[in-house]
Amino acid sequence: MIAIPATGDERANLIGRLLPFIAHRRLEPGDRLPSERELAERFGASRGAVREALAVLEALRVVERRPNSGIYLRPVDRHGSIEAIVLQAELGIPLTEAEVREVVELRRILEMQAVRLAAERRRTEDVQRLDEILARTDAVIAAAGNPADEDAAFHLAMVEATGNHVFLRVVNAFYLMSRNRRRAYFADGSRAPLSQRQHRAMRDAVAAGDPDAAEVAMGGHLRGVESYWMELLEKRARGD
Amino acid sequence: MIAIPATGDERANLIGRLLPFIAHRRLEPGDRLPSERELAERFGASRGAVREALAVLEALRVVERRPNSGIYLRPVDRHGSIEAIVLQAELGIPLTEAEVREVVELRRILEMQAVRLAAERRRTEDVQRLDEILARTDAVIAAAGNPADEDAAFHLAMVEATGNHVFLRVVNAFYLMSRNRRRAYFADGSRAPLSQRQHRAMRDAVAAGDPDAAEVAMGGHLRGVESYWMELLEKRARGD
DNA sequence: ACTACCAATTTGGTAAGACCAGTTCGGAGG
DNA sequence: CCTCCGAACTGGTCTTACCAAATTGGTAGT
Repeated sequence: MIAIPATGDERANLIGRLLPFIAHRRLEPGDRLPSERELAERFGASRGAVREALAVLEALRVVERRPNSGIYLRPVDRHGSIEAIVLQAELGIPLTEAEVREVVELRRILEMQAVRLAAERRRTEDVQRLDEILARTDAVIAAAGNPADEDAAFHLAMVEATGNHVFLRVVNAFYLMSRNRRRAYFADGSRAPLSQRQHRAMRDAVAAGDPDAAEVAMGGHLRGVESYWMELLEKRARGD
Repeated sequence: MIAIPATGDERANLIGRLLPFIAHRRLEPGDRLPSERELAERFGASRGAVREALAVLEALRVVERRPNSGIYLRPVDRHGSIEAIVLQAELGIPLTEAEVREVVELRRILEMQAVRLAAERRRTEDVQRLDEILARTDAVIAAAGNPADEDAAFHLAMVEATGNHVFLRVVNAFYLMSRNRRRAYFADGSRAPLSQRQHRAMRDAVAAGDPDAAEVAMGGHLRGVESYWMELLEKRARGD
């Protein structure tokens, strides 16, 4: 039995150690993981802690626990939960290149449709909220701060204006899983003003009740962000 | 202390009892839940079992656990995870009317865009998979079976043809949370043949690489299903 | 009356040990 | 070679215990 020692902070999050463990062993869907007792011993944790982590992984459809049999890996591509990606991002595990491409693409699709609905349904308080966030963002930019959170707030407020709370939940997941990347994006202070101008154009189109203009504005805005990430991925692929 | 007894199967799933408990007490976001020890006593379970359930609810952003302080309810509309709805559905907790409307609307939006991408990118094996599922569905219909799972498989195969695995994860969540409703829908055997004809039209449009025709076909197909659910909700509202 | 401080209580986090009821699997017996 | 049975293993659960940090309440000092 080779024990896997915990190095400092790692002790805190068993899931953050279990996921790489699974990936490192190249387990295929259907394969059985070591038993709870063995995992506990291997990670230097109690069975209770292991069970807690496994309960989360089961809820996120990464794993299946069969009573009196074992813990089995599920086919993640086909059945994995979107929240599993959120959890990974929060644990600091970087997304693969394919995942970044797919996340960025789907986010654009979702938000282009969201902004259409928003333009059709927005109420006065929705536009007010957008204006408040825009003003707050101006303040952050003026103070040379990082407006990543305000950026997220604006986009989420746009989705909220659709009146569809389920829509909001889905898009929120995407903003949670890309928080670190967005902070890095806005670390270059020159990007915020352009983003802010595009946000204002979207706000105006939505306030005017013009779905087509709103969709075009959102599409252009997100395609700009998208191309930035694609270039970054290519740089990384070249080994920069 | 009023103990909440477990009735039969309920003992098995603590989450399924915790969620109604939270809802019944009309807790507002930010409110503190009883301590782990009190919850354990109240539900007649051990602290370990309670902690396992709370770990899942925390991962699904329903709850926040602050060390040495307490367990707090999070604003679910704004931050709740989409998987929390999936979990509720699996536990047999029915969606609210608003949730059904929103889920149905968002599913249509997602799939109309998915089928566009599928028509642009489909590979030969994607069309083959669609054909296999259509044939399997024919067999089920001929045997007077319930083709709800084949229906889901077809729609998910459509999303898979986009090549975007994250897209597949998101749409899969919607099919997981509506499985029971779809089974009820197809319980009336007269619905399956029409659905199958529409599926074939979508398959042909995708195979032909025609995004517009595919989107129209999917839109019409899902709008038909949608109107069925809306009528059912109105019936329920009238007290049938 | 107000403030600063300290100690007891409460909280979530973790560990260790035990028992149960099914599953699994290998060896004994045919 | 097949069948059957029992021992070992596995997840599910409960109990007990201890820790460290946060909270709380009262007390002593101003």
